[in-house]
Amino acid sequence: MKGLTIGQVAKRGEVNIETVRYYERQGLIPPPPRRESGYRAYPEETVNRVRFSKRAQELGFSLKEIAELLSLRVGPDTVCADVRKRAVAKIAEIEQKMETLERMKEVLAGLAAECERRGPVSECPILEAMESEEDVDAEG
Amino acid sequence: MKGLTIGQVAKRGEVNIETVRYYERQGLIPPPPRRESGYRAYPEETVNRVRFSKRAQELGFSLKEIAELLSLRVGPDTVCADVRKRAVAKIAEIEQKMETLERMKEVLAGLAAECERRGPVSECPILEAMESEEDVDAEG
DNA sequence: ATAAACCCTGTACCATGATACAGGGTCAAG
DNA sequence: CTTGACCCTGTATCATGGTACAGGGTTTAT
Repeated sequence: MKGLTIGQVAKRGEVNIETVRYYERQGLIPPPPRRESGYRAYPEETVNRVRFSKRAQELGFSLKEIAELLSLRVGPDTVCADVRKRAVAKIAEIEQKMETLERMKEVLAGLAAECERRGPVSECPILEAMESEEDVDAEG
Repeated sequence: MKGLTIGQVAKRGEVNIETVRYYERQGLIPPPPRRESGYRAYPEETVNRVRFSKRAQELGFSLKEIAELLSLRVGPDTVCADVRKRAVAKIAEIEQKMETLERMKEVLAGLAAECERRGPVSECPILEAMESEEDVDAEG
């Protein structure tokens, strides 16, 4: 067979068929070649694009951002310096996200542990712990 | 003054006034006490709830999940063991997210660095690098 | 005591990310 | 050579997370 059908891509990527077509429209996956019949014939790679997209989405990236990530490479229209710039910007964003996640994790771990020992009854433990670690610049 | 107005909360939380009311409807912030006039009078804490909500959202948590995080505590209706269980589950989710972010970050860093040196022209560097590090269980 | 700025409820509308048909053609097995 | 599973395009619908009034009352500074 010369390529995967949309159904196979959907199944392996664990998304709906309609979602695959939707991703194509949104530029997340390139329009695949067609068979005589008009059926899409996808390369294996497409499955990974779909999976990557799903993961990235769970990390709060929009489809537009994901499309950009997937197309981030040096090519005829994109010069190296530009790619580098965008990569570096994304790295900063990612680090920001990771820091916040790290704090959330610590807070949750503390909550679970503390609970074990004595059972805290703070109004909102998560918030109190998160606040204490961040620079609260609340000016009136 | 006995509490913040909705406008003050919105401004400090860097969201729209309508969003504050929306968050209230969605259970992210508790219905505040009212003044004689019916005006909402928020405690300072609300601003932090709003900010936390915004951050968590950027990490891919839904408003529903955020509401749960914010209410994660031992209380009259919630027993310690349950809180612990939920906290532990969230921690696992968070770790998963962090791992994916870490991989994305490494890939982007590699891309930026490589680009500096020789200019790679792989079709989709991000994907290729991400795939090589993950267990691709693609069965037909 | 009056105008600007603000808040109330309620409902309508918007963008994003899908998901669901309708109406019709294609493929694969018996 | 038909029947069920699959694919096509196009359009409608949905859930989530807001945003925007309309119509009306409140606060505050002058």
